[in-house]
Amino acid sequence: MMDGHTHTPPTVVALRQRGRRVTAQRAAVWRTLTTTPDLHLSAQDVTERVRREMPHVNQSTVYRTLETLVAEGLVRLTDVGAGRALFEPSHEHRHHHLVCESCGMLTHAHDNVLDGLAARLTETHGFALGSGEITISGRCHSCQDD
Amino acid sequence: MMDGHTHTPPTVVALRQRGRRVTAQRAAVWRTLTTTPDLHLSAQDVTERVRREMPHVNQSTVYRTLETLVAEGLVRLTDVGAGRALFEPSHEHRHHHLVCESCGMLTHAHDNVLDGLAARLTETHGFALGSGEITISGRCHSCQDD
DNA sequence: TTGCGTGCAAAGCCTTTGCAACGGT
DNA sequence: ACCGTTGCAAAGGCTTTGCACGCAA
Repeated sequence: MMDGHTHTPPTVVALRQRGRRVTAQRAAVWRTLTTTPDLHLSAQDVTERVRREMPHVNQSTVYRTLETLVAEGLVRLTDVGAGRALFEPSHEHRHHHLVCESCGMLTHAHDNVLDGLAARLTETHGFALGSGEITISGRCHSCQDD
Repeated sequence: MMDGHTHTPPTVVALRQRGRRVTAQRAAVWRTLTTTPDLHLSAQDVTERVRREMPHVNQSTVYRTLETLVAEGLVRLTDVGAGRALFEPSHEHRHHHLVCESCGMLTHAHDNVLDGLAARLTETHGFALGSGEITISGRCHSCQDD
């Protein structure tokens, strides 16, 4: 196949530039995360989905791949507590997470809900929010009256 | 021992009122949490400390005791992510937690740093912060320049 | 060809659970 | 004496690791 016009995907470039290899498994993990960007997948979720296309892919490969993608800054890892670590492609816009402590539902919240929190934290505690996202637990709309 | 003047500790009262028994193990766990209130102990930390006084206390007893104390509202459980679940006596004033993503250090932040966050969340997402505390991860003062 | 990545299996870590004995009330 | 609690041991769920083979570059 002559394809001199093909644009190499940025992800592939990013990996190769750091001397990392682009394998079918890594591609599948990346595809899984990017085709369902707002699904908040756990490592096990990713494994399950990857296996629909490639049934033989090993669990530990998925863990190692996610670790690699996080290390390369391509994927963002959010720990929402209760042992739930969720992965999202990091090209998503900056947002925060609202976790319902009753039903576990997860929602994105726009950055502006924080309204100056970062500044106040720096002032009072010398603590830098940086580019990090924060996770807020509480009760979602439908669990308000339990 | 005649001790008609002795005040039964509130904790004991709280437990007995609900038909729960006050055992040496529960007392030791409670003592451990209250004598080092700002230490943010994990279940394993508590076990270790309890065993300094009572070496034979079982790990699962500590887990069950902490669960009980949380259920009775005497202890507050805070999940700061990365598999760290921390216990504090709940008579402490309301505060939030700042976790350094570099060194793991944990700091308390006064409630007022949030400054209206609860209201904004309710307005925009129908999400109730309730009495819950929130955990904020970022970089502490000493890890600012890594 | 080189050595990074994968699969497999085993181990690790924290936490939960079943069951018989123990001990608060 | 009753029944909530404990200790012990085993299992559970998720994640990590060691090692030999396989494959991207």
